[in-house]
Amino acid sequence: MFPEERRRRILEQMRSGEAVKVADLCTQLGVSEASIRRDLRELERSGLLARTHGGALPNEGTMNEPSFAEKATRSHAEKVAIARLAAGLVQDGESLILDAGTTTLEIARQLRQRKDLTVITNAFHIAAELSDCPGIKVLVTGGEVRGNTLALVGPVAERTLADVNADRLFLGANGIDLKRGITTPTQAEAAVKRTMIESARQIVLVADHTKLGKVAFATIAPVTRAHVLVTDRQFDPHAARELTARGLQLLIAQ
Amino acid sequence: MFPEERRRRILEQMRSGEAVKVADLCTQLGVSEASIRRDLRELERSGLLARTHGGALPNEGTMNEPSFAEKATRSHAEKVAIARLAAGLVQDGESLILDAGTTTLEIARQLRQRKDLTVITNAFHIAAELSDCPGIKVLVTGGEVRGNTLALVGPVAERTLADVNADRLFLGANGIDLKRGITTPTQAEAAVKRTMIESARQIVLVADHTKLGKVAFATIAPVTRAHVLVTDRQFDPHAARELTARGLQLLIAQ
DNA sequence: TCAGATATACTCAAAGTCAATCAATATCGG
DNA sequence: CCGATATTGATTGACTTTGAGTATATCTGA
Repeated sequence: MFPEERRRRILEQMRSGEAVKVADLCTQLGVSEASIRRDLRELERSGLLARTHGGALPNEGTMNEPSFAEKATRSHAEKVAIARLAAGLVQDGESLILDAGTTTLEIARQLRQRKDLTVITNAFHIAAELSDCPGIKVLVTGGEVRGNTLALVGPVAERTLADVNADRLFLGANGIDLKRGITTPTQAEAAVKRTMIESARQIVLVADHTKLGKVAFATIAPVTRAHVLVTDRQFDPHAARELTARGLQLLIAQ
Repeated sequence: MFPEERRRRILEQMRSGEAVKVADLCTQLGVSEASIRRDLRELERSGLLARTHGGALPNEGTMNEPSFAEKATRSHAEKVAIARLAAGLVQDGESLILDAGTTTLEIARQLRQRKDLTVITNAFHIAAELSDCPGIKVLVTGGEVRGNTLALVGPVAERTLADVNADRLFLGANGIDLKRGITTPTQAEAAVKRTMIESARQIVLVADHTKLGKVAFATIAPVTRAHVLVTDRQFDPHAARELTARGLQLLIAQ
C-alpha cells in the first residue's frame, strides 16, 4: 500500500461528504496513526480536506457535486420527452441557436438526422454532438469557458451571436418565475442569453417543471419575452394558465 | 523481452486499476529494478501512470478510456516529449495561442498546473482540458466546426484571433517543407493559422519528424516565419542545419 | 474552571527505495 | 567489419517512508 494509494482511498471515502476518523482509517488501511496524520496533513495542504481533532472533513470540491454527466442522467427521460417535442418545431433548412444545457443537448441529439440546418451554439457538447452530421453546419460562438458547465460566455460570444440571425432559439434557464422572469446564476451567462434572444425570430424556452418558481441571481428577460415554453406535464397548471394568458404558447411533453 | 513489450505488460497489469510494486515487476519480468524504474519513468512521462515510492499507481481516469490504447503508442510518447519541451518555453503570466492538434493538446496538459495563463484556442479538446484549471483563463475562438478534427475555422475564428495579442503561438502543421513552407490540408485552416501567426509575438512550430518534407494542400507561411521549431530527434540533421542557417531556433526533444 | 482522556506535533532511527554513474553487452546502419 | 547508439545491471550515496517514543495541545464532562 503506497502513500498515494492511501490518500486516494481516504478521499474516496470522503466523497459522500462524510467525515473520517484517524483511528478508523488507521485500522482500515493498516498503518500507524502517524502515517494517517501525515496523509491528512498533505491532503489539507492540497486544499482537498479540512483537518479536525480526531479526523478530517471533506472540502467543497472533494465531495460529489453533481457533475455535468450526473445532471445529464437525472430525470433523463423527461428531458428527452421535452427535447423531442421541442425538436419537432424545427423545419429542415432553418438556422437555430442552441443554448448550453442538458435539455438543449438532448435537442441537438434529436436533430442529428436533419438536413440543411445551421446550428449556432455556445456549448462544447452540442457542437461535438453535431460535428459529424453531414446535414448540419455548426457554428460555435467562442468566448471564455465557464468552469463546470463548459458554456462559452463573454464579449466574444456576444459579438458572434449579435452578428447572426436565427429562425429559432432554444433557451435553457435555471429559474422561471412569473414575477422575476427567466434567470440564470451569473451575469455573464445572462448577457449571452440576452444576445441570443435578440438574434432569434422565435424564442423557445425549454425547462422542466422543477425550474418553475425558482429565481437565480441574474435576470435574462421577462417570461413574456419567450414565444413558446416546452416543459413536462408536472408543470403547475395554474402557472400554465397564467403564462398562456400572457401570450405564451405552452407545449407539454407527455 | 523488449522494453516495449515489458512496458505493455506493466500497463496490462494495471488495467484493473491496481497498483504495482517495483519488486514484483522485477521478478515477474526477470529484469533488474533499474530497468523497471526506467520503464515506469517513461510511462509516467507519457501520462499513463503515476509513480510512487516502491511502485506506481494507474492514473485516475485514463485507464479505461478508449484513448488509452492510443496513448500507449510510441508516437504518442514522442508527442509528449515535444510537448514538454515546448511547454517549458512558457512563463507564468503569459498569454498563449494554442492551435488545434494532438501535440498542442499535450502542451495544454503540460500547462495545467501553471498560474496566471491566458490560453486562446480553436480546439475543443484543449479548451475542455484546461477548463477546470484554476490558474488558467481559456478563451475559445469560435467558428465553424471542421468535421473530424473538431477544430474551429472560418471568419468568426479569424476575427477573434485578430483581436488578441499573445506572447506565444504554438502552431501545429501537417507538412513542413523548406521550399513549400508550412502547410495544412484546407484553405480554411490555413487562413486561421495565418491569423494566429499575425497575433503572436513569437511563433513556436511543433511538429514531429514525420512532417518534414510533406506538403499539404494549403500553404500557411514560409518556414522562416516561425521563430522556434520543436521536434524530436529523428528529425533529419540536414534539414535541421538548413533551418538553423535560416534563423530558426531548433529544439530537439529527447 | 479543572482533571482526565485523547489527539497531536515532533524527533529519531531503521528499513526500504531511489537517482546517478559506469562499464559491459547487444543492436543498428553503413 | 566498424563506429555509433541503446539497453542493461551493479554500485554508491542520498532520499522517503515508517512507527515508536515523548512532550504538548485539545477536547469532554463534571
